[in-house]
Amino acid sequence: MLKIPQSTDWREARRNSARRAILDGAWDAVNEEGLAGLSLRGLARRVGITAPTIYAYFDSKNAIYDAMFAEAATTFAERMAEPYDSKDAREVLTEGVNRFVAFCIGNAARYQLLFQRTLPGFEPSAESYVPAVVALEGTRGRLARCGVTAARHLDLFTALLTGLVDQQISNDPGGDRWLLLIDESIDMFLAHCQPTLPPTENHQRTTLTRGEQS
Amino acid sequence: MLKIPQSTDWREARRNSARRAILDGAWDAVNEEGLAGLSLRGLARRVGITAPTIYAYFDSKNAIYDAMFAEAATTFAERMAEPYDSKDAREVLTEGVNRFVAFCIGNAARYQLLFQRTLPGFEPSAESYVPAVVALEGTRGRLARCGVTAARHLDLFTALLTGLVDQQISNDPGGDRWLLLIDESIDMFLAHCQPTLPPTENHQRTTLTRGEQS
DNA sequence: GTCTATAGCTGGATAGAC
DNA sequence: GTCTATCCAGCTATAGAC
Repeated sequence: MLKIPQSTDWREARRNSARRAILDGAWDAVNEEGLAGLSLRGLARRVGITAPTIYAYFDSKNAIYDAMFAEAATTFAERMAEPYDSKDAREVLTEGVNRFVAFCIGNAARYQLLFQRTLPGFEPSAESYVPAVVALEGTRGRLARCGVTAARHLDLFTALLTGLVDQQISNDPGGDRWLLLIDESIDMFLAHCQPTLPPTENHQRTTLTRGEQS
Repeated sequence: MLKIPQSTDWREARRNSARRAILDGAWDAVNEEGLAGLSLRGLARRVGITAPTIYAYFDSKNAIYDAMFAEAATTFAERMAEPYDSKDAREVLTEGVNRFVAFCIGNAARYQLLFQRTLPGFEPSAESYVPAVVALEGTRGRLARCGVTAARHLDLFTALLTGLVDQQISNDPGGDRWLLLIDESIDMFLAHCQPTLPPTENHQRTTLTRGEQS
């Protein structure tokens, strides 16, 4: 009964479990000591092993960073791709923004690693970057459903969201000073990008018929 | 004829000149190797002295960072406070934004040091921080002249600008992809924050009586 | 796979001659 | 003030016993 592949699975499971523990420790470490402050000795101590053992699971320190980057990008893409509660284009857009912001402020070091390239000497591998591109495509789609299709408006949107997140993390960590501006920011953005929407009842308003706050 | 104070001036001039050279080298270093990558040995080599000599001018590595922070904040405040070409409130606001963005993208490491607190274990001294607060007050004043006085709108404005700068630096360094969105961003922002401006000629329009583009 | 031991290097900071 | 010499701590990474 297929003993060898089973044994292989055990080994791989154990191996993945150990990698998992190291990565978890790495996330804890960078959140406590800063992204650039990660050290293999400290990481090993945190996980309960010795530094050389880490090399049984990762080729180098940058390999750990790359694994963290890939994990962050994948998690980000998955979370953004989960089913949305509403079918209304604007509500979906808002939900996406809230997910993005929650993802970013939930882990400042992860945000720094994924979106601000600030690590000296580290570049993520190309494959690690793919999920982030996929997620951006999702944002493009949600904007398009709101009638916003210009490429520069996608750029403007990302800048707006990034700015809110950045100010929140930098100047009010743990608070909500800029988080409270999210809805208003979306109002402002859509009012600008879809200015000629509903003078007559014609197109594009399939799902925009309730609420209408203000 | 006051020989002693003159001599003192000489000494101080020489001393300041040496400090200046070290700081210039430090700026070059962080722009080439990253803000966190500054090392005293490399800095000394760059300046043409030895590492211990640096301690004749700065107490520690963090003292260098603090001097850089203070210099950045002062330069920023000075540049924002220079006379503005126009007297039109909106044009002044735009000019301020352009100065801010130019200041930020002109030196990415300086932007990182001044506006994103990402250096592990470094906190700027309180006095170093004063000029940045003064500059923010200037922004508040320029916004007020455009009729935007709500505190949360100042926060929204800073988030918008920070986002543009951040995206530009992170995703298109040396380019202008997000810089081209500045004017449109201001349009969007003002359209949102001063929506009920001129239905009747009544209040709040003290300095807003020419131009009126759109 | 995990350990001890250690190589090899670089970092910040200090001592003391000149 | 500037140097040489040095201390001490930290780092990544490797060698080799078990």
